[in-house]
Amino acid sequence: MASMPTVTDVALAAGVSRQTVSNVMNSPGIVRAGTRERVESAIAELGYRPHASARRLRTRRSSTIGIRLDPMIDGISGSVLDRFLHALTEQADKQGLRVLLFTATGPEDEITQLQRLNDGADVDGFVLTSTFAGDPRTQWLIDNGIAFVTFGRPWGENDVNDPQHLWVDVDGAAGLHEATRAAQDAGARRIGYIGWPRSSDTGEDRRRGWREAMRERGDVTEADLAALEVVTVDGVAEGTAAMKQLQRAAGRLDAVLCASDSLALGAMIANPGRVPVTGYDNTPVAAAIGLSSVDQSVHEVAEGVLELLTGEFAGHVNGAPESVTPRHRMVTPRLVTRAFAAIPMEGD
Amino acid sequence: MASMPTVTDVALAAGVSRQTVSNVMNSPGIVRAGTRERVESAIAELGYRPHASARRLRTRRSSTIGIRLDPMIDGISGSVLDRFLHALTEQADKQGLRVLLFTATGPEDEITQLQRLNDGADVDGFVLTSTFAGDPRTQWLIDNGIAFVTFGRPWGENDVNDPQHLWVDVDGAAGLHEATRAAQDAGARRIGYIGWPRSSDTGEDRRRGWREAMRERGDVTEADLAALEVVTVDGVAEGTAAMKQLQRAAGRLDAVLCASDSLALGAMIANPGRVPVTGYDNTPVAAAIGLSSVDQSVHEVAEGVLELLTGEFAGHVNGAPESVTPRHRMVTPRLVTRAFAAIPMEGD
DNA sequence: CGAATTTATTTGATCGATCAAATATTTTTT
DNA sequence: AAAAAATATTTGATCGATCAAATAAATTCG
Repeated sequence: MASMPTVTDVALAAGVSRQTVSNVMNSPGIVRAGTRERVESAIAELGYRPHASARRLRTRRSSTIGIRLDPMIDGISGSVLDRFLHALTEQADKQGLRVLLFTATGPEDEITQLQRLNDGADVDGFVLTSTFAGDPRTQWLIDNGIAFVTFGRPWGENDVNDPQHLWVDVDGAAGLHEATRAAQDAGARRIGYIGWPRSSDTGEDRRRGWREAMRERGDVTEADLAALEVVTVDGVAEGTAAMKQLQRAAGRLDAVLCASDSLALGAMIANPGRVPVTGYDNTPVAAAIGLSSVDQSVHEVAEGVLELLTGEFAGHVNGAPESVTPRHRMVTPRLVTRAFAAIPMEGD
Repeated sequence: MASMPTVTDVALAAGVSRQTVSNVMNSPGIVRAGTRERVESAIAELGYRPHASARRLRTRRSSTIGIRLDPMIDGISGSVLDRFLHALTEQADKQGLRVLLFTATGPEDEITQLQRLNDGADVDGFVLTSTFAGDPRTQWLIDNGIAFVTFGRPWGENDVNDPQHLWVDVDGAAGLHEATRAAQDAGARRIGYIGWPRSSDTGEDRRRGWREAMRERGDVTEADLAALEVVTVDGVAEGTAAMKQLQRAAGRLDAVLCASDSLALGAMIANPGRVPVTGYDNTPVAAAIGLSSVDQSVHEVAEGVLELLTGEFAGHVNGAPESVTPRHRMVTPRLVTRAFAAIPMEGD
């Protein structure tokens, strides 16, 4: 194939100027209908495709968003970020945006990467995941005026309402509230909770949902609530241990909610009494085992992230007032209810 | 911050010409040491970063590889491609390459996307996954002289040795051969196999490994071999059904190998006799349940893919002889042995 | 030592698109 | 119908880097 045609080739073929061809592609509204059609058929005829890099050089825009791929978390829930990535790519595609991956060895290195991608005009903005309190990346991005949206709310005291920090998050409390309600509606009263250490903000959020739903129903005492809760780090074996502990401490158990599918899977293993267990993240494992689980609706998150991000792009270009768009979005997860397809049990 | 410095700024600061700055970055060998150092410190001083799009426009190279993200397979084994993606991104990063994602609704649409990305100089080449016999994408890429490497060998008759088709694949037969041997070495003689329909090339490959290892040991008859095999489509429930069928048909069973972790998980559920089950893909589920599994070593695959691909880039540039580099690479998977952490059993 | 080579460095042109400003065309107004 | 305003289209410059060819400097050679 001879080299790709350029705007000039198209202009020649259509009997107009380069700029008119450019206008047909970027602001069709200002080109007269007849001219536009002529140009459009020339484009089709020649099979013209704009050269992305040339356009970027001139416009200083890349139509690409960068996202860091974590150095492979080999856990069951690692797939949530992967699912988010899928959803993000699909949504981005619909808007003509591309997704560029990068990796980093740590926070400082990541900032280096962010800088490289931004300075090289490789990306227009970033999507950050796995944010944490006092995350240096967000501050750096804000300081440098680079567009970004985080999947995960900022956990610092006043950061949640920081107008410079756009974020989308899943309302874990609502998810556990719903799961608790579902169990209660099914007749359960003593509903246990296997959660993460108090240092985890995400964990606290989910725990709160359970506690509030339990309190609202008002049929368990504070002491009961304390006995119905076990704290552990994430993991399948940890879930099994926690389940045993819970059974000892709580006496009768009508249902158990867990902060993750890993814990839930572990809990199922030490569950001869067939107590209904609910996990969190709706991972493939939950689907395979037939475990109820709270689904984070990554599609909605991806949609929100892109809306905020493209809004930010627009703002940067037109200098539109900042107050027009909401600065964040909270997505409500939904409970996926499953009947046990199989109940794993501890050996012997 | 004032706008980014350019080569000209650096040149001015270092008291040299633009081109010399460019040379320091791209062919340091031809710049005298003293000059080079002067330029390097000017670069550091000004915090200069090359503008990727400008470079691409001129060089017609993007240092970016494209890969399609499948529209979310919600199965347990979908994660293999995700793990490969992680590995690929990490490896690519080491070589200064970026990974660009895209999606497509089907083969024709994917070809459109490939064309768009290629014509727009967005990518230098592609990595294809999930190839199948008579895949239109590979032919199109070959016809258009676009660099690509597939993860997965071409399954057509003569395609495997097609010098235009670079590929990396995992030797599924070797993986099952090893798994079979491991079971035999542990004393098992009647080793069942739950596989996929014969129409699956990948499935046939794995099945062959099992059959050959069984035949080599020579302690089961052909009739036994037939009785020890069950064919089914992939899935957890399907695995459970297949396991039951196998137990009925085979009589005594010392071990069971499966074509996937999904099947293996299913088999475990209908496994009151605690027969050792081995899966394939070493997914997080296998790790969580404590299931032996054949690991595809995505890192090695990613490494091989990039070596072939960058070799291809070089070939395209220098017109180097094609015979220098091997045209494909077969990666040998390794068996990950685990003791059952938990044995799922069918409810009642 | 001066000519012939080799090695370093610089200059002008270019990649393909869009911006900004100038010119041409059409429409509206008086 | 001429002047003013609005709309279309074109032209020249530019984004930032690298290529190709020209020049300058250092090295080797006779």
